[in-house]
Amino acid sequence: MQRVTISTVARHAQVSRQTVSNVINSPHLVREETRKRVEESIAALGYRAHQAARLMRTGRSRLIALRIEPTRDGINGSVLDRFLHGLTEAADAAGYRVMLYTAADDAQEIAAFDALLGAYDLDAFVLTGTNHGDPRAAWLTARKVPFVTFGRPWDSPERHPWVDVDGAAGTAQATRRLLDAGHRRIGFIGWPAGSGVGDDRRSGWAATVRAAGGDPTGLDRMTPDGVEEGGQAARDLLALADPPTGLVCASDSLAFGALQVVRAARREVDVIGFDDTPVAQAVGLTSVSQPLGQAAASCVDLLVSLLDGDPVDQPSQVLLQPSLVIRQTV
Amino acid sequence: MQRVTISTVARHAQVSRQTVSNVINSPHLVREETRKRVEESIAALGYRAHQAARLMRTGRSRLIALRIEPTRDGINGSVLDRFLHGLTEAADAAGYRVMLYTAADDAQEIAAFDALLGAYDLDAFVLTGTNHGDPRAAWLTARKVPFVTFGRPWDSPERHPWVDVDGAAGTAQATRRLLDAGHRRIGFIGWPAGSGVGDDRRSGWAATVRAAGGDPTGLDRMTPDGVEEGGQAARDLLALADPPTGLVCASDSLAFGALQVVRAARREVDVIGFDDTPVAQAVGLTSVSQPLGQAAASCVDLLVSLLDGDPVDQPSQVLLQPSLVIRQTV
DNA sequence: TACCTCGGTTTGAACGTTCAAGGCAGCAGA
DNA sequence: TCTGCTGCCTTGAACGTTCAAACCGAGGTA
Repeated sequence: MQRVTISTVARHAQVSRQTVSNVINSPHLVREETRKRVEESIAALGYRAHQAARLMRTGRSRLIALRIEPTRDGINGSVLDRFLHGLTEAADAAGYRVMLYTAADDAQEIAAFDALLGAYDLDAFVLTGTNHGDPRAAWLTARKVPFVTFGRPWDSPERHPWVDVDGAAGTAQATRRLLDAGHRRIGFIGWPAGSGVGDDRRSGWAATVRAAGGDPTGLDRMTPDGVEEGGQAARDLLALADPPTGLVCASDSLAFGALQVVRAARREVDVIGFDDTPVAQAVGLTSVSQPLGQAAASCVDLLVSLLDGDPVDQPSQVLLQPSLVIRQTV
Repeated sequence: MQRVTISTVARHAQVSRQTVSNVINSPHLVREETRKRVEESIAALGYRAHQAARLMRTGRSRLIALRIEPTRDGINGSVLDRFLHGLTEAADAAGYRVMLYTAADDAQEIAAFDALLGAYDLDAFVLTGTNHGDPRAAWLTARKVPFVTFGRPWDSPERHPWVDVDGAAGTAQATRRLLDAGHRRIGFIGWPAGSGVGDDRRSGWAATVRAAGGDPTGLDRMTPDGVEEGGQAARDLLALADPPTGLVCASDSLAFGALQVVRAARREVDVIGFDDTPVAQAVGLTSVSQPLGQAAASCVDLLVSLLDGDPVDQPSQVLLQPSLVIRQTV
């Protein structure tokens, strides 16, 4: 079965190669009547443009790449996966394809950039999460390779397009929900200070407590992520003289740990998690849900405008609002 | 920054294009001394073969595609994701890249095949799960497009390479574990008959119970997947005159539902799940774990031998053994 | 001497597409 | 009538690679 090329179509429609190409890429250059004839031939023959050949001429591959993490913290890992799915769909719709790569650290990831650009002429990268003073962003910027990050560059002054979810707004919503349910003392279990995401989530809780006339001091705990850790922090808070009756957590892992402790102690404490993971769904934990599909779509939007659009030089940023998924815990 | 092409290298090493190409693809044709000189030039200039150009000549893209599901059952979804990660790593190591696509049903997936083959000249596909009389496998076979399925073709006589995990062996292991723990009446909660995977898992339990001199009759329940459903089935089994004291389940969703019912009823019943999902990890549920990394690696192995190897015509099959991850429930 | 073989190398063409340049009517303005 | 413009279309070249064929010198054989 021979490949149907642009020349096959050209012969069939009795025009030149270039006219067929124009029908596809710049239809306004072609007379209405000719255009129709060519379009019919394309449909009749089932012609599809060959991306590799197109790439050779134009230097554009219509391919974007995303790193897929080598290690997973089982409970929170699904967040990236949902994002990945959204990205594939949005890219599909915009005529792009998603290619995957792995890397164990930043240096390896930069090597992967190099390899992918060299071998496949990738159009753009999507980075998930940015570390402090991220070398990847710097490398890509230096080479003028388009990219978007999912996650704000918390401390670097690097200006590049990003998409993120407003974590503070999420914990604020969760806190308000607890306030509305009648709780007056609301605690927070989060990560050690210094991670942009973690600090952001803590700030939403603290601000909301204060806005309601309360005092958050002493009602939060800092611990690495994990079910055990969340449980320990909860035990600690429940042992206070005037313990909290509601808990907002920075992750579902922490929240799940806390929930188990609360239930085991038969205390009337409501717990809210973050990320709406499968675990939250399974145990009926109320949780803050990130609009990952939307986030992915926004990433694609930004990339497409970067790639296809006019060279607008100020980078664009998108901050999305999370929503609270109410389950049994509140 | 100009691209380093094979001609750049050729000039630098004072040889012709073709010699450089030979150094890369057929080193045995080149004199030792020349080879070294060219290799040094390649390293010095940081040359990387351009896949698109290579593809145009050879018709081989070194790209494999995998579908990423549009919908997820939250609790079991992570299985595919772990497979995906393993696939990307294994493909990377073999010099291939993984490209993603989405499709809502078989017809759409076939359209996606067509589009991907037309536009990017994909080398091969990896299909996850095969339905009864799968039209996708037939389509690919008819067009002689190489592919591997992760999951056996349960009823179709279609002969194609596949990789699968021995589900019956998994439930057999789980059942034996319960027997060893002293249980004599062991129940099973699984899916309605007719799904190859589900029937396979049930058979492992039934055979092991019989082998131990027991009688499985009446001790299993069939229900669609889900936490609620698993709980209902468990309640049902516990209400028997002579109820089981151990439960093997076809999925972690079912197992988790059953576990909650058991705990709420304060019964001494051990539960074992299937798939070792994040939920099982979080709640400490013993579960049968599929070697997904290995499965992915096997898929890549089969594809590579299909693509690069001699045309061996008997299709290869790989059946991997799962392992039991012991947690608190037994 | 003439011819063949063989290892090592080069040369031209081709893959399918788009860019850049040009051709050819038809029409308007001088 | 000539010139220039405009709309529509075609032609040649190029992207970076590999295939197929040719070349070239050294050595072996008749």
